[in-house]
Amino acid sequence: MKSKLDKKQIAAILKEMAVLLEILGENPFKVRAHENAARVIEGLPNLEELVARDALISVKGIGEAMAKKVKTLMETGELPAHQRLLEKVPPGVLEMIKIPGVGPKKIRTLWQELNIISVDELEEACSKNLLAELKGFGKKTQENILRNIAQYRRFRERHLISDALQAARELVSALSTLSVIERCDIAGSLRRRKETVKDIDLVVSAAPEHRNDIMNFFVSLPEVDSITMKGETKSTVVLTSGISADLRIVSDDQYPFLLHHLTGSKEHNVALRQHALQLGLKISEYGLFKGEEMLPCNDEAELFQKLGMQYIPPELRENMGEIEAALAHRIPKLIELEDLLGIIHVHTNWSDGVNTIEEMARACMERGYQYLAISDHSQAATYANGLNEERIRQQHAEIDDLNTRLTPFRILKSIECDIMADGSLDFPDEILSLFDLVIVSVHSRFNMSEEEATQRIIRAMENPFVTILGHPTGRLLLARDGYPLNQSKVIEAAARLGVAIEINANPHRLDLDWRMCRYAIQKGVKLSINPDAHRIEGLKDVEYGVGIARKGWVEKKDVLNTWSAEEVLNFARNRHS
DNA sequence: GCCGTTTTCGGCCCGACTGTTTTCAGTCG
Repeated sequence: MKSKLDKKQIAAILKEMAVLLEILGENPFKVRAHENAARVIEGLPNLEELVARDALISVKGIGEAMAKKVKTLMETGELPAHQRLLEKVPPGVLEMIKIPGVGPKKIRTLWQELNIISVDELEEACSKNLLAELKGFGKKTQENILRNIAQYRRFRERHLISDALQAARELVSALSTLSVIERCDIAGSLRRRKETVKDIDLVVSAAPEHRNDIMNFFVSLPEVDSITMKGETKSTVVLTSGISADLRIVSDDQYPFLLHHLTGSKEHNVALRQHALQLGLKISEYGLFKGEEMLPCNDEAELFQKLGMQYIPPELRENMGEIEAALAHRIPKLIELEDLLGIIHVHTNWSDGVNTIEEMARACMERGYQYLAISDHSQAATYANGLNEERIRQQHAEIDDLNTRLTPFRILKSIECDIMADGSLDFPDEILSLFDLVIVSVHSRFNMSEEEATQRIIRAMENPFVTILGHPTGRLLLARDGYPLNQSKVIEAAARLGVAIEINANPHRLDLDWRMCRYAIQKGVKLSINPDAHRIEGLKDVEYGVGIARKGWVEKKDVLNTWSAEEVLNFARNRHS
């Protein structure tokens, strides 16, 4: 049975149902059940298979009713319960939930009392001073909504991790100049290394008498554009870059609890608190309590220890099995940036890169890497000045020459070879055999059906000269969805064929997605954390790739470029010898 | 709507800030 909807679409419908139920004033726990199910489904690598064997109900967070709904969605692409909810609420009402400060209760009042059913109407009503008269509303609420609508229109997007992390690090270093601050860290989804983030969360510890000074300092930093709210322990600002930043202050003995709380995820916190309750303990952002008594902890590690658990690295805190694993002391030792011995997938001025081969190689040497695989584009990528056979031979002569001069550093001959529409490759095997390793990627014809695109990629991987599948889904974060693809099937094929899969570390891609990384390593697929750099500065992007890998429970042993150059070469050769 | 080493019924995490209110509801994370 072919599913009519993919898991992302199914999750989106369940999330929408949660919002609709909330607006209609339904049981809040029913709302949460829908939100929870949506999140769980997004993270399942083998949804279709589970549904096919009626085993979805065995997944925690999915009950009888939800399993049935998902099955219906897969089979028919629609859900009567969803349709019924949509019929009860005018179409534009849903969009209003996206305005900060406007929640389901306010939406309901606006809709019932003033017949406001869209963001545009809401804006008009505010400017006509219609909200101020409404019970529970007032002049300030009206002004806030008006301002937030403008902000929503300007910055409706989320932010790339690269932009947010840089902004957050600048704020931390500015705050760190204050001697009254004892500890200061980035928290939130940024600390968990999510692929995109909504805002920046910062945590500070300081004595209560310094709180006001710190808040005043924070909201008047030069990168602050406007102040959303300012209290003694919590403030929110919007930076000139358009990213919002929250700052929270507590005393130092409460710091580990606040840091943990604000790191989230929300779902992780809920689950951890439930676990604490079973032990007769209570967790809040202010401490771990046994009755009235606070159990002090110096850092997060001690908090987990007191809960009888192993330390859970922030990247794993998504309530996707990490709590159970920590209780069983089965948290893996996750890969670290320092584990990478070499850089794979870099472009040079031979195709669409900026720097020369030598410049890229020397930059890698300075950063302590042992090898670099140059992977310029192949001839079909004319827009990127892709290499034909003659230029490949010239480039290889240059690499040979550089290798004699730069030894023991090693430059590997690689190519990012286009996968053609039918799954054939841009070069015949005689040319492919000239390379130390071959990356294959899709750069054209994104409009295929899922079945065609999946077959196209699997066929490409069947070529014995292929070493790595590059950016598997072709997605561009906040800009373009990937082509429709059965990622599970591609991963299973990679496992069978011994092809590695790239975690493209470019912050616009971060593809393979972390949720699928976990499935890939379970199947024994090797991953390669590649910067896809087009200039020297792009080399640092591997940091984001490592974050994504860690989110996918990836260990050093799972990653190709933690190996020596010789081991990588053997991996490539083993496929065609 | 989900869940269960006390439970198949009766719970479901916790607190700050804002604005509209004289004690709290709504929103957010």
